[in-house]
Amino acid sequence: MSGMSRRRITSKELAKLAGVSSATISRAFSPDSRIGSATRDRILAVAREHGYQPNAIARSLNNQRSRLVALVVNAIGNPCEAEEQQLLVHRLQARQLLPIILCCADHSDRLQLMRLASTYQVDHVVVFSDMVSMQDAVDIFHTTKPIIVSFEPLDNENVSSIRIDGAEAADEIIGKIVRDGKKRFAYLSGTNSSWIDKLRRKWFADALTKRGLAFEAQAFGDYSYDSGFKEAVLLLHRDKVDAIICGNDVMAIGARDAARRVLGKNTPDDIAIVGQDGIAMAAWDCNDLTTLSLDHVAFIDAVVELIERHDAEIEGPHSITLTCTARWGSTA
Amino acid sequence: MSGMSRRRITSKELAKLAGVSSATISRAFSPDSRIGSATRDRILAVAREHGYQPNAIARSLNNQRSRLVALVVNAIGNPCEAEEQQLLVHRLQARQLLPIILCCADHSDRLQLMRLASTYQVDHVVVFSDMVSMQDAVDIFHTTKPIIVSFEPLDNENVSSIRIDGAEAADEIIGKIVRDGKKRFAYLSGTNSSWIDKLRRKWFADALTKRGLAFEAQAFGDYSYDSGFKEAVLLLHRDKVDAIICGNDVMAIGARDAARRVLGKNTPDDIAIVGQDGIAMAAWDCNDLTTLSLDHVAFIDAVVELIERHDAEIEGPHSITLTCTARWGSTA
DNA sequence: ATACATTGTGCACACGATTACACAAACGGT
DNA sequence: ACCGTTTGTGTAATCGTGTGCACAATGTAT
Repeated sequence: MSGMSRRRITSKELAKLAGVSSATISRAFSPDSRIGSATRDRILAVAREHGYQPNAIARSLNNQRSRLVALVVNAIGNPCEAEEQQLLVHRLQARQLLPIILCCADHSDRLQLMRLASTYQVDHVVVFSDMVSMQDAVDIFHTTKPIIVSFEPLDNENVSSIRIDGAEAADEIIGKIVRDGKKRFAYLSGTNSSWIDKLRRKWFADALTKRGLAFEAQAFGDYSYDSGFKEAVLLLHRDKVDAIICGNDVMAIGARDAARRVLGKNTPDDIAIVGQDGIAMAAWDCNDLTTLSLDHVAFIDAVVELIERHDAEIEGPHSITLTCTARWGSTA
Repeated sequence: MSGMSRRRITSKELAKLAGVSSATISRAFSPDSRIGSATRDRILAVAREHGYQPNAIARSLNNQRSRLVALVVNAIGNPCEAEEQQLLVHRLQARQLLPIILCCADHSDRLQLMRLASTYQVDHVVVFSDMVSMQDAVDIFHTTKPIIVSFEPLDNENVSSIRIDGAEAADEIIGKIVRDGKKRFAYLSGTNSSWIDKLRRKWFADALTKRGLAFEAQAFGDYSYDSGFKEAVLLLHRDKVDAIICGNDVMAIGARDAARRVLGKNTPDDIAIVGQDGIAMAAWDCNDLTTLSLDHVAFIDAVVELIERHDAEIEGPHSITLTCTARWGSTA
């Protein structure tokens, strides 16, 4: 019965059963290799009968290719990242690549976690998290020559990056808010100070400068709803701002709730709130967020393209630039 | 410089550099093995200098233990699952286990995906998805004798399961809604018909029966906000129900939005809406959902306990039962 | 001083596949 | 009939570690 858990059968054992050598077994499972079609069919039949599948660990050792991909992320629980992760996992699976998730926000020593993954000879590394520096990632993974895809550009032959440009869309959004009469702006960061956070803040800061304004206050959260809620209370109460630009959509929802619940202020009349990322949840009827949106499909397309270039052994690092767009809701 | 991508150094090469045999290198990295402490220190120093780390793929092949864990999930983008996934990934990482995510909702042939993962000799398999049958999972993974943890119990020596009991909490919730005067109930499933979906529906159906009532209508979504929204419109408009029990919290939020936006009906006065799972987002101020809640920490504690029992080679399948609680919000 | 237990290290094989090379058989062209 | 090419298969080495066994060196007890 299928309930019994027999030991996994090996290629050599199957060879004996099929009356061939183990080399022939291997060839039966390699699409284009010299083998008689009758032999192959017979082997595949016997293999199916005995539940044989080639051992991917042994194959990886020989091949020097594991078909594993390390995904370095902040968290999987946060919808602002999960949407992209989901798309990428989908695309990887379609290519028979298996993703290993490294969750930074959880792990006290992120470098140790990356070192662990690097011992598994991952073929590629995709860094979504802004909690690890690219230099650290390169130092740890450089030995396996994987591609490293991320926001933060780094001058290294193994690092390809995806640049995003939201300057124009940020300008558009700030323009609208200023026209609506808002005067005191705050920026609510998602991290203490990462490269991508600084970049995004600069888009909005430049748009303000252009209009003779500047951020009156700045706060730091952790990309979570709770931190958005908590910091927004402070910004609204202590700093009396009337517009908050948030580091992601989830914090923006938290800030909106804080304004409504704690201060009794509503968007967009009393206060303007802007998110970033443009996740599906931001468009839900109950949220209807104004947000600096990135096309997630295009983003993952770019990631996959970089991975494929690397697979095809096209030399050198590459960079792809994507532009954000303003997505209008009722919060600004 | 660290920018250069040298080939990864092997144990034999390091042995030559340190003037020992490769066996001694291996021993230097195995915590309790007979080796002179002076030798070990010297080797570790040379290893650090040359960036050597033992190859986990080769080690797995030799050990017959990969330290990989397959996580079979519906989706990672859906907050209703992501919260538990996040917790589990955290706990696995703390044990130096690496999770491989298999995303069912994405993949057309889920069985093929599981077969692929099984070739990587994963040590454990955790099935969260209700889109694959346990029997299929067992048939595919039985050769590696991993534990399979999931809701759906199965009489198999390799399958341990976590049973959840929400009957009492469902009764409590239905009681409240009936007292509030609601009369026409609908159940909005998350899948066409999975084991766990049927179980959950039964909790509520029993509570209704006890009060001389029954579900007037049933609809099927896909655990997403959009499907919750769409199906709720139908249920409210066509079937004139005034209470909807949803298969998860995200669909409940969608249903609540549909009621408010399309029908102009508000919770809890015009209509009662109940979610399931009890994710953090359900408690956000903008949602404030009444939901049949499962303690996620306790749930993952149970999963980890089952995994540890299996690691310790304690024989036979195990089962742990958890009870759900009612979490009250303003939607019912 | 002798017998014996302990410690540290090397040798060689195993883990399960892939693949360069060798070789026999079959085949086609002149 | 002969030579060259193609096809199919087996042999053996390889990928990088872990570990049982052997053996030398050191320590301990009588």
